[in-house]
Amino acid sequence: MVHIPNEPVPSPSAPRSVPTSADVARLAGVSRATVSYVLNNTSAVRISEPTRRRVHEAAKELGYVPHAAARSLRAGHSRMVLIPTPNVPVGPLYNQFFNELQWALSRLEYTVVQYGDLSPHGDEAARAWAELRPVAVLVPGGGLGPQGLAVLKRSGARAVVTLGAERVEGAHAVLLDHEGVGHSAGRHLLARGRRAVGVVVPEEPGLEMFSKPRLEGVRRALQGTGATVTELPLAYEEEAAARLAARWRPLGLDAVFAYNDEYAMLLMRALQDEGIAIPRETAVIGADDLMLGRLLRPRLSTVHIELPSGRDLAELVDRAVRDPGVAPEVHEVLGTRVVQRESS
Amino acid sequence: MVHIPNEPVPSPSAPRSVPTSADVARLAGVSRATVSYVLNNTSAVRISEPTRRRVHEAAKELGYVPHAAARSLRAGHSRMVLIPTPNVPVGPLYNQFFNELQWALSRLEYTVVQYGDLSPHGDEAARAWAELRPVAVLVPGGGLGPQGLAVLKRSGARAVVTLGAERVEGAHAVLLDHEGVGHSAGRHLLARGRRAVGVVVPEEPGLEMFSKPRLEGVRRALQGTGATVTELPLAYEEEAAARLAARWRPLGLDAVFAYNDEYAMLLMRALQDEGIAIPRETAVIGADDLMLGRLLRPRLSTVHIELPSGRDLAELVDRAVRDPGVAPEVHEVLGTRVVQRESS
DNA sequence: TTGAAAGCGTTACCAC
DNA sequence: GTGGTAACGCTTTCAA
Repeated sequence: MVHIPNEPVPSPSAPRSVPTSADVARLAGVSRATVSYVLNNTSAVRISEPTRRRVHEAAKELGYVPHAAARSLRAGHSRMVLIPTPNVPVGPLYNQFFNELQWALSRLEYTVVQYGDLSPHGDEAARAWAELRPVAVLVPGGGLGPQGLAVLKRSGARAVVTLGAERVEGAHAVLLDHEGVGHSAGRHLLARGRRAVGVVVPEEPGLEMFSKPRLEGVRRALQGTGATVTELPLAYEEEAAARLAARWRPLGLDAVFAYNDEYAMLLMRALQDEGIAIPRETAVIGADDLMLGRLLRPRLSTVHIELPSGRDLAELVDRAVRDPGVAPEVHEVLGTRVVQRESS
Repeated sequence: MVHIPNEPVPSPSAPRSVPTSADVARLAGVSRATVSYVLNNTSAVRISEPTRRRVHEAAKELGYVPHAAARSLRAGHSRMVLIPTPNVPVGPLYNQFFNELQWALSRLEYTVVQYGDLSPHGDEAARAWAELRPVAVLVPGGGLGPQGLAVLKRSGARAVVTLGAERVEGAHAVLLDHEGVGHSAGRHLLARGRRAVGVVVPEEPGLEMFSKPRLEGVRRALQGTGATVTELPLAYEEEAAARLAARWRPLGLDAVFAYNDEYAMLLMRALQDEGIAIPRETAVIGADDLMLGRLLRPRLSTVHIELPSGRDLAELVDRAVRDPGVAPEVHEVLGTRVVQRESS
């Protein structure tokens, strides 16, 4: 017996509900199967030209749009790549990288879902991510543990890529060597003959993940050289920078590595306003190589960070999705390179 | 008769496929319905404590995670808010706004999907968006026509909000008055006694949407005053700025409005390198009120743009979702305000 | 060439 | 209290 769904009688002017393939079939006078064949251009089945036309016309008339969730439910997989929003204030570098990545993934016909994090602990969050049954998950910033990874894999994720300082066994990893950034900066300042190096550490919460390794990198670079490292907490505000600058001379520093270019610009300006000569009295170097660093005078020296291109990462994801059996790749990135300009 | 799905015999060490509520039910020795009741804490039905425990244990043991798509297929609606990625290079202002918005929507338990645009024409793109059956769609940058709106509504979107210069009949709108930004800048320069105003127009493709109205705003402000407007195409590179600066004096301009602060900083630096006194010879004003504008000397004047807070917009979406019948709201935003510093 | 029907994972309704 | 079963919208195998 044909099953008749208890459809509500469509009153003529009621806002009719969203049309399904069954509606199209009805209007075209064919079966749902035929509709599917026609609209998906299934090559295994030949449908007569008049029928095709009728189906297309019916679909157009009703404004039919297939239901992606139903489709992937049936198919057993989706092409969704889930990327949790980092719950820390990210800089322009990350935003640019993310946009590039998203674009590249779109080109490969993935749908990118940026998932707004609320639960800070990755292993709980992973459950929420898994509910969406993404084919791949790209986790920035080390919020994933082995537990979380297991949940994701079990729920069908064919590729999990972490993007951060540490790797998780069993997942692909793009290792961001923040320690190396600090190390480059430290070595550079040392080579320029500096012996008392300040390191700006942002006070904004959530950035410790990046700022601590950068600080440690400087420490390592100066180890055993007799040069000193002084930690300098700084909020991203003009007033805070001015206060730090006001007590600068007593600190006895002859160089400063400022976490990134934005903090570097902020501090350098404050130092100049205080009458401190740069680089003569104090050398300044930032990181991230932002365009704007070139606009100050002296031009800001910086540690350029070689992020993987969005395209490369998208291709890594795609490879992993196509062949989930492949051994997890670990990409050491962040080729760091000092760009010496005039401030150091 | 109980239906027995033809499940593949699970070889002991094979990567077992993703567990479903049926698996949990089997392991716990109860029905799928009971599993659903227990895991969703359905209050209408009371389940014995031992049963609850067995279900929870089975779920944990299997690492069961519910399938969001199946759930929303069944429920007939999702809580997905779809936001297409603008296919133009967006500035830090938009990125910050987007992050805020995303965060606010998450708090209201919406899932934000940033959809990577490929088809430039909104009315076609709308079909792709509609496949995801989002409960709300937030379209930045005027890529939506009446056709597209109709498709979205028909496919069940309960709220459609455009974010741009023009509104679409029937959709909520947050109107960004770029023309007003230019107007403010123009009036300000006029009030400072300037008579020959240059307007920087980025050469980067895709920004015309913003730059043209800003230019027109300046034109309108100066109309009938005898002051002149000169359009100045400029790429976002130091060399381009230097070239423009090199031919500056012959242009005979005594002021320039530079699209936004980034272009303003770039140009101002190039002008200074050319020996042009700012603001004496040429006044400079930007827009967007970026922190970094305060770091140049002279400090950069700017047009501050009052974007709606992410929270406000999230609440607008939520209201519209809860009561789709409500008349579309039109929010005129962009209270523009000139922040005069030292460059004008 | 077309159609009937099974089934994806979930929840709501209605018997037991 | 608990369990069977239909139904969400779609694809696909098998039969006609």
